[in-house]
Amino acid sequence: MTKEKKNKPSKDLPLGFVDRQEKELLVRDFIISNIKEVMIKYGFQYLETPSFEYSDSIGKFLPDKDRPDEGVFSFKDENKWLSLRYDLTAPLARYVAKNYLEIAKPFKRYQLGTVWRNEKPGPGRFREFMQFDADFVGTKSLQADAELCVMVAEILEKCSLSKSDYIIKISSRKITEELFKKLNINDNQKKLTTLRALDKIDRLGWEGVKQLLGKGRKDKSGDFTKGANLNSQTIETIEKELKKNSPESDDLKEIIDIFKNYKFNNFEFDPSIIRGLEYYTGAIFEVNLRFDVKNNKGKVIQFGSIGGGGRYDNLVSNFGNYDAPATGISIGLDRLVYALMQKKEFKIKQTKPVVIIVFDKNFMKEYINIQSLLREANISSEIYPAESKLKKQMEYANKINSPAVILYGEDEIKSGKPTLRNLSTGEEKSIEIKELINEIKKII
RNA sequence: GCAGCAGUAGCUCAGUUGGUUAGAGCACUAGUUUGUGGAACUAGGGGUCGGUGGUUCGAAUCCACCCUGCUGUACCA
Repeated sequence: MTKEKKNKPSKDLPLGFVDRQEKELLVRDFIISNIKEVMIKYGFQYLETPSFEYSDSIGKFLPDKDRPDEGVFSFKDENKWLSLRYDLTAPLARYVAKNYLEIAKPFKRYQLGTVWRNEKPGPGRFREFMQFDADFVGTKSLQADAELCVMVAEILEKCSLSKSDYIIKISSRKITEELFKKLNINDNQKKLTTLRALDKIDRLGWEGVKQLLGKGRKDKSGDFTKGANLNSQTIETIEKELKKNSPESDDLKEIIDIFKNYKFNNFEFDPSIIRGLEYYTGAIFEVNLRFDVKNNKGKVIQFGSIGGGGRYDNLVSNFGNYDAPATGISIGLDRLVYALMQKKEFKIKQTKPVVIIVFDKNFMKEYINIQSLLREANISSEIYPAESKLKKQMEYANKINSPAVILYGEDEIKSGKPTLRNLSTGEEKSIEIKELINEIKKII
C-alpha cells in the first residue's frame, strides 16, 4: 500500500497465465506420484525434452494445416524460428526420428511437462499448463491402444475417482473416413468443417450440429457461425450413421475385445469424438468427467475433456527416414486438478509446522534444542521467525493453520516442562521434554 | 478472432434524473488484555471510482475510443 503510484510496474499477469498456490500444487503432486507409479508398473520410460523446439520440428506437422502458425508462442533467434512446445507428442516424434537407431522399438515413453498454447483461456484452461503424455512408438498392435486406455483409467482411479466419475470414449478416424467416401465428400475444406461440427455434439446436441452441417448457426450472444453447406439428405445420412451405437470398424472391434481381456468396461463408443483433425489415423480416445464442474461463482460450466489421444501412424515418418506407427494418450493435469478439488470428498493433507514461541531471545538455545528434537522425529516445526509479542505469534500460528504451539518461557524453563497448546481445541498441557514428541504426534 | 455483459478499497458489493470531503461488510493495523490465536468492542490505515479524451460551472454517474475480466462462440495439437 504505497502512496507513490506512478510508473510502478504492473502486478497483473499476462492473459492466461496464473500463479499456482500450494493447495493446488499438492493436488498436482498427488496426481503426478500416482502417474509415476502406474507408469513404472506398465513399463514406460521417463523422458524429458526441452520447452523450445525449432518451429519446423513441431510446427510443420501441425495437425491443423489451416492455420499452421497460430496457437503457438514463437520468436526468431538468429534467423531460426523457435516455438514453445504446444504438446508433448510432437517433440516425441522429433525425438524418435532423431534417435531412431538407438532406441528399442516399440518405444514406450512417458513425459510430464509444461506446454504453452497461444489461444483463449477458459475456466480451468490456461495458456501455460502441465500435461502428462504416454505413447507407444513403433507398433501397429492395437494392444497398445487398448492398454493406454486401461492405464489412464487406473491412474484416474488411483486419484480417487470412481467409475461413475469418468468415462473413456472411443471412436476411430476410419469411421468418418468411410462415411466421407460413402457420401462422396472429397473436398478437404468440407471434410474439416464437417468434422469440426461433429465435434460439438456434446455441447450443442444434434440440433446445433445439423445447423452447422447446413447453413450455419447463431449462438446465444447472437454471433453467427458459417456451416458446411451440406444438403439435407447428406446431413440425415450422417446423423443416422453416427447414431449407431456399436462400432463398425475393425480396429475398434479388436480394441473392445482386448478391453474384455482386461475386464475394462468403463468406456463407451462415441462416433462424435473427433480430436486432432489431420493428425490421427485410427483409433481415437477422449477422457471425460461425468460430474459437474463449477467456476468460482458456483456456476456449472462447460468443462470439456481432461484428456485424449489416439493413433498417429504418420507423425514420425514425416521427418523422413523412418516409418514408426504410434499411438498415445495425454491428460491435462491442471484441468484434472481443477476438477478434483471440487469433489467434496477429496482432501489432501497439508503438513503445517508446529510453532515454537519465542519469549526472549536469551532462551534461543532452549528453542533450538526443542526444534532439533522435533526435526529428528521428522516433525515439521519452526521457531517463530521474528521478534514479536506473544499475541502476534499466536495469531501467526493460527493463520498458517499450525496444529500446535510450544510455549517455553521463564516459568516453564524453571520447571523444565514446556507447555503444548493444541490450536484446534485450545487445550494446553505441561509436558516433560522427552514426552513432547509423543504428545505432538497425537495432535498432528 | 467474433458477440453479449461487466470493471468503485486486498475481497464481495452499495452508490446515476450529474452537485460539498465516495460508502458498507469482510480482511488489514493498533488497542481493550505488557504470557496466549479463532469471539466481541473501540480507534485507524487503505480509493486519482479500469485508462485516455470529450460534454459541463461541476463527472464514479453522460458521450467516444482503448484496456482488462466474465460468459457464449470460433479455433483447439
